[in-house]
Amino acid sequence: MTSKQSTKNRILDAAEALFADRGFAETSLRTITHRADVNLASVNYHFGSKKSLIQAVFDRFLQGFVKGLDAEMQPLERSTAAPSVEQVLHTLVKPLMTVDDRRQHGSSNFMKLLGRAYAESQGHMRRFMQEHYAAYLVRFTSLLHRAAPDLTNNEMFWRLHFMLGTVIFTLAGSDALRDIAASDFRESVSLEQTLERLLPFLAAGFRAEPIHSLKNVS
Amino acid sequence: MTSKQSTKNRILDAAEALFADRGFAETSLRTITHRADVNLASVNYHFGSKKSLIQAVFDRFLQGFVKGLDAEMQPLERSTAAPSVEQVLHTLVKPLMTVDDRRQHGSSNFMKLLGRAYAESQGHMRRFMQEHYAAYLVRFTSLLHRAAPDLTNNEMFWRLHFMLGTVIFTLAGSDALRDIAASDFRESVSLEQTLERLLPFLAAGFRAEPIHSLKNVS
DNA sequence: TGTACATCAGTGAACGCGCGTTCACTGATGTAC
DNA sequence: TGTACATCAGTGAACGCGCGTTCACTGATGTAC
Repeated sequence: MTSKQSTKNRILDAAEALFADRGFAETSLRTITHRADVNLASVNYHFGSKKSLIQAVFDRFLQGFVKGLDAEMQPLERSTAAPSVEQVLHTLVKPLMTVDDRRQHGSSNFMKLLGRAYAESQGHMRRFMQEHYAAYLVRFTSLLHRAAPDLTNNEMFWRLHFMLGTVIFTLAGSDALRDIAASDFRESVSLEQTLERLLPFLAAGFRAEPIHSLKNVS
Repeated sequence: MTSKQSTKNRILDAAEALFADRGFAETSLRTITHRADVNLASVNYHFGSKKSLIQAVFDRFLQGFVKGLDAEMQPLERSTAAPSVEQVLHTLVKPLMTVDDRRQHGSSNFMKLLGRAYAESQGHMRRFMQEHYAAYLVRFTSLLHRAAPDLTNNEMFWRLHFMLGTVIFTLAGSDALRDIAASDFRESVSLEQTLERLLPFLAAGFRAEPIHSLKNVS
């Protein structure tokens, strides 16, 4: 009974770390099963294929994250007062920290996986996310809309993706950046501090005056 | 004579597009040589190995880019007056547009390659860039320092990477984003317009007031 | 309570396949005398 | 001008290797009568 569950989870744990570290194609099932100390064939027994394993790793991550995000967004959604941009962005902090608490480099791995999924050529990972998690993006977007009602839909769309890029890229590389920062500035940096550095940057960028020539397009 | 040069360049052209599209490991030499319509063995004849081909693709891109960047930075460096943040960021625009002019999706491919190089596990691509192109980053950073002398070195470091992430992520995915924007908002978007949207976002983020609790660290 | 059968997690070895690389070779062009 | 040799770009076929997947199998646990 104990080993029943743990084989499946040991595979997921090993795959998660290795995928984030090296990428999907660069990580072989032999490497994963060796790291997890399970039989090679058990991946196909439990998950059916490497592709399905990738999706399972992803799903486990996202489910944990959006559960936290949901809890953070609800109070803002229920309130009649419009939230501030900072408040909306702050809904991401706790869920990311929770992901980080549950395992080493959790948020970094999570963002690396997101980045890789984004960069994927076939895009079947993107489609999977679209289908299963689009509702959360819609809720987050409409909160941002209430926080900054003057921004056009178009400008909103772009700035949302600018912010997404900044967060994914920074957190994905945050291990390396924190090491460099620690040695150059003798400053030890926690995930929370990195997020606290990010938020003012994002909020100010999000609120920036669009340049005039583009303001009236569309 | 004509075919001498063109075999090598046809390989570089095909590899560049395929690497950006699918990644390094996911692209086989058979795919590259088929696309380039050259013999499989000619990659190893001209470049020695797949690894060297990757580096050659990279080098060709970066050399073109930094040549343009150098030309843009020089006037700002020669002037005794401090440049504005916008002026410094604007040095990137023309070099990126030139890269884009020279081939289809040039800047997008360039950013995808940069992103992939960044995400690489072994980091030998990062080391290569560090060795050959660090001087340009130093010059760019010191221009930013003159534009925003009040920012601490530490804060500077982080915001530089925030901006880097936003640019790389946005331009790498810009093909997809532009398609969505075009269909959702009936707006056709050029690279120049995307960069004009990015710059105010970046400049405002870069200038944002850091939150107090982190201001005095280090 | 005892027996027969079904289900399930896991295993070890082998499968065919696509990969990067190598090698002996060709044929065109350039160079020396 | 003619011949011998060197250099060079490119070729076709084969190499061994690691890959994801498959398959027949084991042994433990659960279920039916």
